[in-house]
Amino acid sequence: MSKVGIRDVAKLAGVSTGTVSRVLNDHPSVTKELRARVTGIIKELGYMPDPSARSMRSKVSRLIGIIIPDLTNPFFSELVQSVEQAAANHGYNIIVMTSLDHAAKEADRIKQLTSRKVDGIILVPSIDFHTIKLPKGLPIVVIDRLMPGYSGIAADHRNGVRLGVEHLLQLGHRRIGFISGPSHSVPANDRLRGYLDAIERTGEQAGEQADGRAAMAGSPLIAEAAFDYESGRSAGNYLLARARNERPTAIFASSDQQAIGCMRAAHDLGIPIPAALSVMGFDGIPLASMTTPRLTTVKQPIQDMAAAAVAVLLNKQTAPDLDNPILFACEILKGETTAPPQPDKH
Amino acid sequence: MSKVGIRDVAKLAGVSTGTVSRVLNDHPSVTKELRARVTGIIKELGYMPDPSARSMRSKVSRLIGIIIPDLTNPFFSELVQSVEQAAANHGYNIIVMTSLDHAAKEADRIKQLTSRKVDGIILVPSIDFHTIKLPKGLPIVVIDRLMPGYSGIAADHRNGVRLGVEHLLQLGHRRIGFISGPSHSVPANDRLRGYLDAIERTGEQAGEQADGRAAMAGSPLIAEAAFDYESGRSAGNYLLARARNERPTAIFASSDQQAIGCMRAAHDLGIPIPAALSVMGFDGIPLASMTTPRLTTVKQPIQDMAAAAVAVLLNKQTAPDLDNPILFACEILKGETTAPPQPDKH
DNA sequence: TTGTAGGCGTTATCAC
DNA sequence: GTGATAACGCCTACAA
Repeated sequence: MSKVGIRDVAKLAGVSTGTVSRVLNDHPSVTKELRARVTGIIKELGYMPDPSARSMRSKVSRLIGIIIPDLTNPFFSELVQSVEQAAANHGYNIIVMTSLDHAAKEADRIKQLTSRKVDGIILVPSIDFHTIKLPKGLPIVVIDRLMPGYSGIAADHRNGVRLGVEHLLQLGHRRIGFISGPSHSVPANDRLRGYLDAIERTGEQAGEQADGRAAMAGSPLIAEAAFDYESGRSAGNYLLARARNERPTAIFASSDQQAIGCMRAAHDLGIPIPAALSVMGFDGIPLASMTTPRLTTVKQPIQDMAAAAVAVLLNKQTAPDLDNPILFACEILKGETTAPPQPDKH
Repeated sequence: MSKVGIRDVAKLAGVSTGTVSRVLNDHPSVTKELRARVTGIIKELGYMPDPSARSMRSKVSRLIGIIIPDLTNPFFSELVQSVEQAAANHGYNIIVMTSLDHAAKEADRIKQLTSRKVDGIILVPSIDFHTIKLPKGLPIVVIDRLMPGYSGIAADHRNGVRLGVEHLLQLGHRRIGFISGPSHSVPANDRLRGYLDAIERTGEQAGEQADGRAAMAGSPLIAEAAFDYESGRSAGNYLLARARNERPTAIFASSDQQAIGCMRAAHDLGIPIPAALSVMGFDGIPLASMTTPRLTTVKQPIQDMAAAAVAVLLNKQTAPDLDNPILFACEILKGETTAPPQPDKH
């Protein structure tokens, strides 16, 4: 009953196992009628090829592995979900693993996936990732946290942040604080650069070089923090704990979670948002629209990135150059946390 | 280099492939010394057994499938992460799939997992799940949304909610609103029952039968809603849009997301929390501690549930009776959204 | 175009 | 306790 194999199909269809196999694999050299008859029998018998046997012989598992630091992070969970959908569209399934940002664990997971003979790996490297040895032939695409030397896909953090900061500038803000990510994080640095881009550009235009220089010199307008909520909160406290006319009138955070933490800090300090302080985040996680007031943020096109990653792995799309990652444009998701600044009171 | 197989190990160790295999599988009948020598060679050669070949021969894939409705839901993403860890502890990997609460998709995913020869399936059934045919021998454990007829693992929603509502009662609340989940959802009904348990019990004790009866008769203190944020918000609006002395002084929501939506509704109505309204949620997702003020909630022991589910699948633990699911106790996570009620002004 | 047969890397069943 | 050897279920030259 449950033991229906390729030979049963062959026997019942009056053909050889070879023909059945060729039908299974869409080999072109099979008659229309034969193909029809065989597929009929297959359905009739409810035959399903054994993936293990198949994989062993053909070296194709129709499995792709994805390793992320932490599934609890909404950005990554949305990424995984998107990858699952994209993979399913191609008849692939995914093995999910979490590294918890632990390099050793990550290396181990990669080994496991390798020996599982997955057809490809999508990797969000852990913070202290250094390098991996992969059997050549196993495609790997690094996503979000780019690493030189690996095919990469990511949002265009730099331009995304620049866009966001420019939005604040256009509203009239001039003292714009920035909550940066960990300095050893690639995306964090890209985002910081985007901030500096915007500030400097404005400075040049307006002749107010001071702002740009101050920012670059590590002025008190920049606070480094981890990407999480609590870090955002204390960074917010740091940026806001000063006289009103020195305090930023707007803060751009490198992640939505930071931004939400920052909102809490402002709230605790009795600073109303957006009346006395504009706040923007980055990522566009669902959570961003659940805050009070709704967070204005820069959204990464996660689904597109996931689809691209899968396509690259399956050779449906040419892999990006090792040193030229595919970058996806971000867009501003307008919420209620941004408004023109209040004039300083002298 | 990359083609090191069991025969290479055997040759180099001066033993037969059979012995190597036995070492690999911790078969008791192998000398200590031999085992040591072989494991040494294995490490030296960096040999990793081919899971496909292994699975083909032994009918064990060391793979377990998990199907959830939506990975974007923080409860499920934490569940998946916990399952992944638990599985890894047993040398297992997981294939993750999302059904998007779509029964057809779900059925298809189950078929895929079956043909993948996973060693077990952990399933959170979709809302409109009806039944599945599984080749016997494939263990399946239903988690969270219990179904009669399947081995089940879940939090004790009913008692958990009762505990939470009792907390509100102890604070002095008497008009306690309840945001229920979808009426066709099993956990939703369990939670509702827990609410009724608490209300009725108090009514009996205090002789105020009215409360209990009112609640049971579908009084305006109960609002049905989906589990998400927006639904919680409109349910909150519904419950709060009435004269102050008729309005609930506390609201227990069936999910944290609902509770957060409800907080937003209260905020929009100018009702301060917890001064004029206490709010409690259910689930204990990380998000609950990120709100302002921090949400008081009832936490499900997700990790324990995940570990149990894996243990059951792997026969490390006896499966629960088909009609007696394993229930895990919940505990209250105290935040800042609950306080004694203000006295009514007459 | 279709049939035949060998072998993929392990595990399990025998003997020894 | 250990070694030889036959499957496991399928794909793929190669032959017809």
